[in-house]
Amino acid sequence: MTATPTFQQVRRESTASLITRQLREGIMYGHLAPGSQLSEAALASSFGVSRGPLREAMQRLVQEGLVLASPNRGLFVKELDQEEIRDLYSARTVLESAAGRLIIREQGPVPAVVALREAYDAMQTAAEAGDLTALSDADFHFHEVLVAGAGSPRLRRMHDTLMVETRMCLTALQDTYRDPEEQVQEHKDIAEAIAEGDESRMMSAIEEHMNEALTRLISGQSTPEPVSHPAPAP
Amino acid sequence: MTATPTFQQVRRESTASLITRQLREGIMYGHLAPGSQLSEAALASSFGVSRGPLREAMQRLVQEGLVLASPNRGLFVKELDQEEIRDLYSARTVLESAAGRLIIREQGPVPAVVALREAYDAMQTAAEAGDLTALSDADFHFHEVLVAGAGSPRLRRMHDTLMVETRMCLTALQDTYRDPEEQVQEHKDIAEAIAEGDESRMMSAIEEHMNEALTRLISGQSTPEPVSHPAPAP
DNA sequence: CGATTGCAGATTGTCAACAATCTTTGCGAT
DNA sequence: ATCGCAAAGATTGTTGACAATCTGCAATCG
Repeated sequence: MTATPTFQQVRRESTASLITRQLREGIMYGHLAPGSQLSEAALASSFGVSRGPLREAMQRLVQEGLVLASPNRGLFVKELDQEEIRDLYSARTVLESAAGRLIIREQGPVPAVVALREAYDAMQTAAEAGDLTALSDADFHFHEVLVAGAGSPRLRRMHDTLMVETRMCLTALQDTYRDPEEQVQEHKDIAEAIAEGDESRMMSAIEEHMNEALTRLISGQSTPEPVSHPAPAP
Repeated sequence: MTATPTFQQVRRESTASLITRQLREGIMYGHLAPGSQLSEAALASSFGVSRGPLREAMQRLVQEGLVLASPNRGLFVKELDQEEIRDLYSARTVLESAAGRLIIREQGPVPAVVALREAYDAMQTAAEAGDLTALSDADFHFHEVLVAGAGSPRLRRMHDTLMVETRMCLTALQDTYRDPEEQVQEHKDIAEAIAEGDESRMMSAIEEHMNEALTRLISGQSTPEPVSHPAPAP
């Protein structure tokens, strides 16, 4: 008898969900520019589906806050101004330090710390190879692992949304160069503070890390309203 | 020249958004029972619209986590088991204590504390009048005010979702009676700790409050899988 | 000459019918 | 009696067409 290998279950996902993911990535990586209008007809035909499923996908993105709906006028990719970026990083600080605290207090740091060390090791490897894309991906992965380690589905869910916006930010505002070693070190600090169970050190490490990133982002782009596009009505 | 009087703006909201809100309330207050299947045709006709807009509304609720979509099988109201309720209160603790900290650190406590005192005064009034429904509403209002006071749109958004789930919980699991005065006092403690800028006292007050509520919820219902109602909405 | 109004063109909002899939029910064989 | 199988019924998924609304342009009037 043949042992059943792992099969991917058929049609596990709705069309709307599939389209949502693709659109989300398009927004994350700037293929759909912030402020730009999303034409239902054009997108539907480019996905090879009709407008029904596409509109369903759009509603998901609206609920997620990535897309703004202006009734009878259209759908627009959310723009992030300075104030919103500040809020984004503030919210990330809240969630990630809470995750760290939960790891220390509830989960017992051991399994999470193993994963976190793997994560910053991957960053180190990418940094040494000079691969900035891989470094950025590993950076994102670190933060995902951090929150995942807390074992809270709700925290994770909320954080995922914030990370999409973060990626969107970095894509739109072209993250300026920064010393890779320093970048890796900041993550090491966070992970090792958790390993030692030192809450206050962890929190200051995270706050510092976020402030560092935030400062670079908002200094790089001085305009309050980033890019001007045919904006939706207020 | 005639000064234009204030007009209410016309049709500012999409149909999907309108339906979403009504469905959300139906779920919150148990008119749509946890675990029950949501028939598109039945709901659409009861809203007086076709299945298109209704499906769009459903996708929003799916994204929000209130409704589970099983492809080709149907949509089901999310059930909360004990583990999820624990996670819900854990996430609320994270967000609300973070909100308190932001109030103390960033906002300056004064305006928020005024609102918080008004909120628990309303609870006091309801408690003295013996109006348990008003007390519960005022209780929810207090927590909303707390998070709103932090001035973070993202925190507020995330918290709103959690509060919908909280209400859903209380509705489904019939919150057992508890001494109203004690309930008011716990909120007073939180507000006054913020007024004094005492972070650690605030955090322990919130944690205590959440543990109190959580303990009552999961002790009241011992079954791991809570209620499974057979019928959809009347 | 400038502001306003009416008119295309395009886009979104809605619907009802059709196709695909799942669940249930009943029959027959082992 | 239980299991397997197949058809029927019901529900979800998708589509194309139609109606309502908005935007931009041009003609008109003061």
